[in-house]
Amino acid sequence: MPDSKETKGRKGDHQNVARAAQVIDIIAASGPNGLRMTDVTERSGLGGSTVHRLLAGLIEHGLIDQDPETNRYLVGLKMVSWTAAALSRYGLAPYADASLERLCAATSDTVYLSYRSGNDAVCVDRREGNFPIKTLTLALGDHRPLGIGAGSLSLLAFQPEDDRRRLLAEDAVRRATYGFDTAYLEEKIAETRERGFSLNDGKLISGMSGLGAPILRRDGTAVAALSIAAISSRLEGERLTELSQMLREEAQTLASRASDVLDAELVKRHSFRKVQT
Amino acid sequence: MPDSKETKGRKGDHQNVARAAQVIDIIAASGPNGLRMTDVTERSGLGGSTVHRLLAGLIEHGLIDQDPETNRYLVGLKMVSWTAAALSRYGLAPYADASLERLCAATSDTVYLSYRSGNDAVCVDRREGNFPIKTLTLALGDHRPLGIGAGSLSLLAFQPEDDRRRLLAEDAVRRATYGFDTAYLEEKIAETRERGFSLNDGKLISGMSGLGAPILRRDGTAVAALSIAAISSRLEGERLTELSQMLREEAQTLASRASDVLDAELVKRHSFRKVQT
DNA sequence: AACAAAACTTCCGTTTATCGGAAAACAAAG
DNA sequence: CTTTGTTTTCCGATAAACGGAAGTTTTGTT
Repeated sequence: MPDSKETKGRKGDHQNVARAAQVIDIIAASGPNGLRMTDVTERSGLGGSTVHRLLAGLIEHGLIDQDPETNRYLVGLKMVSWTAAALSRYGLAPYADASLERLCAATSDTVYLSYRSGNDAVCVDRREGNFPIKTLTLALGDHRPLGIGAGSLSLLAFQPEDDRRRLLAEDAVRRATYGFDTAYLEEKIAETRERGFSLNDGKLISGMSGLGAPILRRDGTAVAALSIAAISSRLEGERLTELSQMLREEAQTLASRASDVLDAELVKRHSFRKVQT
Repeated sequence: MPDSKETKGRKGDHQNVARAAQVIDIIAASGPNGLRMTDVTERSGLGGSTVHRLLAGLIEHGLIDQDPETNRYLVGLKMVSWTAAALSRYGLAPYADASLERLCAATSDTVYLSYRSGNDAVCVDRREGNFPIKTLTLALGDHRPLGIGAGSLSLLAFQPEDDRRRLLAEDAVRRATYGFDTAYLEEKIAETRERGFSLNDGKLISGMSGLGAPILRRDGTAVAALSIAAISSRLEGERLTELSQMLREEAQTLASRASDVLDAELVKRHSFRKVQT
């Protein structure tokens, strides 16, 4: 039998988690009606009995569900509670909702909350304003390389310098697919650091602009970002000034509300002198 | 999970997924600052090197993240995109947001969206109104036995009869911990089916009431529910009539918008016998 | 700043859970 | 009722996970 060498990155590394994740990814990538076992089998390239055993295990632990009507497999709702745990990091969760709501109401545009995860910014929440032209560039769970998009850029700009340098070097190729070269990005980073917020004016999607502000820890690193997206004509002149101001304030409010958790990790590091109030 | 026997030496028992899920559960159950490897080791009862290998695999595939500052483990943000996929089931996702928003704005109380998952109702979204007394009984990902709580009750009431009977028998013990005996619940189910919406008046948490309406497929089974929670004095008399009406309409609107997907699975089944309202 | 203790990572022989082919059970179409 | 396709079970061979112990790094304390 021919060896399927496509998924063979390294040898002997954690086949179990790899396969489970692969199967879930396959199911997640399918539409809202789920997949039959055969579909999973052929898309994964795994043996029939392996897939069967794997699916049984995944179901038993709630990672995937099986529709009782059709016997098709769907991503399990246990992911929802795990996601709730994932979002509770930094302690932002209890306050983020209110911040997004306020910004959304005040601007009528679409507002986003993103977290940094590795080399990416991930969209973890979104609120649509009621301005008739919607700019839904990011969906829940979407991720982009750091630096691409307003929120993502404000995250990158406020990483520690060595980290920033490493990221700039590492991800050049991925960023290129979005039409961002490193020199341009460096310029934008400097601008963002100086102003305290990021502005992305139509470079990514023409006609659409974005505004982003970082959620900072006390040591100045960003762990998350708030951002606003709108058609470019709504992010110019006086309105731009006004909104960027509002956005920055909201980001600071959010950061200070969560500051206990935000800094809890840092406090115990002796490299950090704590400024108690 | 129903596995009570934890000792090693069990045969052929999907150990891989079991352990991965166990580790993620442990991390999810910890606070916003995550856990060190040792914490995971002692809480899981697994060997040190096993946990190490497992964590490495989980990280590689994004199921958990490691805070670069503290090296502590957190639930990974990949869960967010998997959750997005989980919520896309039934095709409700694109419209649910707007429905919740409308209800929330109109009532000023807290509104919830729940899905059925196995024998439980799971809270998958929530919107807080601006009435000063908040009733946040359910958080994202929380689950309750079917029948407990307004949304959950409306889900149960609109399951196929055989299923309902089975659920009533199976979960009696779990429901008892909430103070619901089966006879009472049967009465409430009948009431709910008759009215088309469920009312939970202070039985679960005294002083708090809830109102729930099912999202129905064309065959009459509920796959999800919208619900409103408020202090009891806000769900009485004329306002109760008004809100229940609004809630039912919104649930119907939502169902009809998603109907293509909602019924896609059923269409291909020739066993489409019960077309009732 | 130096030391001790705790935590993390790697190594490697042993064990055992996983693999996948084949065939039985099951379901869907013709 | 037959045919075709899908799901489930079985089983021996083997690759992958296990875990004790040794080595390395981090963390907390004097």
